[in-house]
Amino acid sequence: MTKAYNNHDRLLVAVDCIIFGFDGTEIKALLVKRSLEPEKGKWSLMGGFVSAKESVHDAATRVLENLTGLDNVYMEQLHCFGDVKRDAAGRVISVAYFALIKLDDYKEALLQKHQASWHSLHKIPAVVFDHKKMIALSLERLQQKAIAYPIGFELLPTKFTMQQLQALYEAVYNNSFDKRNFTKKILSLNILNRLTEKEKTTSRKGSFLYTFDKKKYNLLKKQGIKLL
Amino acid sequence: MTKAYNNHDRLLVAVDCIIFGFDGTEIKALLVKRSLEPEKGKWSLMGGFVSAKESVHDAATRVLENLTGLDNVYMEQLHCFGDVKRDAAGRVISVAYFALIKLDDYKEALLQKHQASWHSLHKIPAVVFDHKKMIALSLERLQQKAIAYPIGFELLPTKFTMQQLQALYEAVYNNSFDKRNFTKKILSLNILNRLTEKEKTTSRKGSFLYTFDKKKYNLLKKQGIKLL
DNA sequence: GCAAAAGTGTTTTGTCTACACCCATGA
DNA sequence: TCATGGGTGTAGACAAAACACTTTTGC
Repeated sequence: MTKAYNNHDRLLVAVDCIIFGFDGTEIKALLVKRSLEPEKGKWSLMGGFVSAKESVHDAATRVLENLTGLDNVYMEQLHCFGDVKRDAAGRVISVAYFALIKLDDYKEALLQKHQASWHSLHKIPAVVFDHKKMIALSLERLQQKAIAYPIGFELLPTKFTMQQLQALYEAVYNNSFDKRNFTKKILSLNILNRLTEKEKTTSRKGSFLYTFDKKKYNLLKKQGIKLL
Repeated sequence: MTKAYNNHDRLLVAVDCIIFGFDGTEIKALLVKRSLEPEKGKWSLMGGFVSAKESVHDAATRVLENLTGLDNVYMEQLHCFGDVKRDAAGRVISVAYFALIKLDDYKEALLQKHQASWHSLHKIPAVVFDHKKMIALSLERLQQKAIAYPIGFELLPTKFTMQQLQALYEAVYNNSFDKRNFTKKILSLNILNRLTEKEKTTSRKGSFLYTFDKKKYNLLKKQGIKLL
């Protein structure tokens, strides 16, 4: 490095991951028991420090993989939190990311290792530092996102019923929709494949299973949709 | 500070400001000639380092004020750019902000001091590092923002004509709209006060001047609108 | 045969789009 | 009086919202 910048302060830079999952009824966020002082043992987002040799995004990916064992997960940057006193133990700026994962995909052993557990968004416990703000902002972002881009693929199992998909959107918006209108709208997007297979555990009649058409889904992820 | 974090790397953290203005026809961005090595003398966004004693947001505000002499400007965080090699001279992460200002409000002397000038978005010169990405992303954000929130107040003079407002939206979307439909839509938002005063320089008949109703405008800024 | 969830269409309402003429004024 | 830009309304297309009954099948 040249000496050009030598007279400037260097700061600790962290990443924190807001990890959302959907259990069929509720949106949940993954919290861990903080493993460091200060505030050790309290509920916290999963985080870590950015090293000099990795990009901020890579750091977030690493942290997410450490906790869940998953790579190739949908993750986007949320916001950089840079208040001077946001971390009680010193000057740390944190770049928050939010990730969407299929709730059944995580590795149970890893979660236990980090004393992690899923918390309904309506019952988030007290969390350290400004993590509450991060969670609130990420929920807003998720809602905005879901208006303009499809999110089902990231949060639902590969095969799912129309009911599950609708329940997801109802959970995101904390609202309920008309079944017929919802089905019509979703099908008109042309991103679903209806399987001949049926899910028979929830009703006698059984409901069709769907999968996302990956190509069309990804196209809409780029182009945007107009849902709601 | 406790010693808890002592074994982690510390990084240089910068802010860069994308400053947009509207000249009645075009959206323009304010660029400066970079005053530091490396790349000294090349076009760049206005930036600066975050010191240990100020928040990231305060640093951005400071940088913006240094350049324009303005405080109380609309500014929001865009994105944190954290690639390892984004700055040729060393590891610097940068938090980009975008600001909207009334183009006539800046202090000419300050602009000269920083060798700053306004550049049409269609004719952005080569800029240092990843600033091109920052500008591109900020334009996307401006467009998204303008769909969901009113932006006229930040970019137009206090009193403005319907034509100016429409020209602003046409510039943002690089598109043209039907005059009647545009007027109807905007007026239906109920955020404008029509003055009895008329602007008479552009036509014989003269066109009504409007101001924003600050209260209603701010309400919509929170609640969101649906424009376009 | 009945309980429980699944699947499906139509009507109404509101919103978006396209489109053209008269008005006021200064020169 | 005429040239210039300013202001205004309506009809048709399209999308959104409201709304209820029939189907399947395991028990």
